[in-house]
Amino acid sequence: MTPKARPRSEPRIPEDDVREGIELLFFAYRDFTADPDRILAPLGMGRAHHRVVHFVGRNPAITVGELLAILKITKQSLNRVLGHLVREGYIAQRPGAADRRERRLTLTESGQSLERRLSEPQRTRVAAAYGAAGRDGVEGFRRVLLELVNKADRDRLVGGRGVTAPLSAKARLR
Amino acid sequence: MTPKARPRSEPRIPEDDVREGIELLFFAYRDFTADPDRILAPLGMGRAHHRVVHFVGRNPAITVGELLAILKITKQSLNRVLGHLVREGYIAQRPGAADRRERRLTLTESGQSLERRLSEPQRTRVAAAYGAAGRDGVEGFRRVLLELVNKADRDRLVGGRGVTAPLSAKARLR
DNA sequence: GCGATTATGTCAACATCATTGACTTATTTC
DNA sequence: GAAATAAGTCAATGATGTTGACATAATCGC
Repeated sequence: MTPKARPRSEPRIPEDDVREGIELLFFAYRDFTADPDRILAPLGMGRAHHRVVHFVGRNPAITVGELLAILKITKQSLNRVLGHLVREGYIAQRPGAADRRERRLTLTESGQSLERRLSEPQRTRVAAAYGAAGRDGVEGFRRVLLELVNKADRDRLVGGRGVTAPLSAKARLR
Repeated sequence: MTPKARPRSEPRIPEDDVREGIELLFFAYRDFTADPDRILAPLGMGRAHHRVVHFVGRNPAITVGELLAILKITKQSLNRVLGHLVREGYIAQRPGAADRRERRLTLTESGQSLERRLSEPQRTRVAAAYGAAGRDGVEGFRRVLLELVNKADRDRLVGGRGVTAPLSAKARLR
């Protein structure tokens, strides 16, 4: 019932400002994903493939289960694209050293090259935006986005350089 | 060939920082859309319906063509969800006053109420993030996101209070 | 006024990405 | 050795998007 207390120093945020933020997110995401989508299409792949390639690239030797937790999709859905990527030679599977039930995933050479091709327009775009916004702007961007993410994954993101990198090492220790 | 010139004052952005931004965007968007998705599902609707409801709500009397330009989908795809929303009484259509070929779209009462239900969790989330990031943080967030959006729509966004609002009035005058 | 253009809608076929539910196999854990 | 876990698979279904072709009504240009 009682609305959340709010320190006097932080004025209430006007609804229109919040709605603007919502749209900003929509448009940015729409345009941000459009470039890689165009690269993927002629290869008979889509956004789902991109996500898998990206997260395997950033988390070498990630397990299928960890990937599922990141993507928040079902394993049937993941397996369609993952199977495709494995068959086409972009991703290699190897049984885990400690637990041989696991199939640890890694990008092959051609997977790495695909990853770079896909992320290139995104890196360009983000780099330009970061440059235009300046150091403080980027800090604000990171802070807001991080708060938008559910707590569970927030920890991963702040973890360290590799962003999701700490996950593969730590997740199973909890 | 020649890499873009970059003022000495703005150091080159490390690739890992850029990649972190990419992931931030992925996770934020994933969690940001999850709440409304959960509300929509039992109503037999999805994200596409949400987008239509949102943009019609923010741009009363928008035309179908303008909506298509914002969403960047085909009219066949739009018509499936739009038809659904009209049949269910969430959106009303009225011929344009000046041009009777147009079917101007408006939220009905129940459409407005649906819009509020859907945006409520998003508003809460964004308001919390804005609060946590502070005034400067929000400014940075806006600047970066705006730069990520393609130029074409950037103008709309900065336009004014209604974000996309200026569009319906101005777009056709160019 | 008449032909061209524009705004919108519709039929049909198909691709992608997601879901639920049930079941299998291999391996590890207790 | 039984139970739990990691991964994969078969099958059906739904939401969202696409291309292509065509239809209707209203407006525009001359």
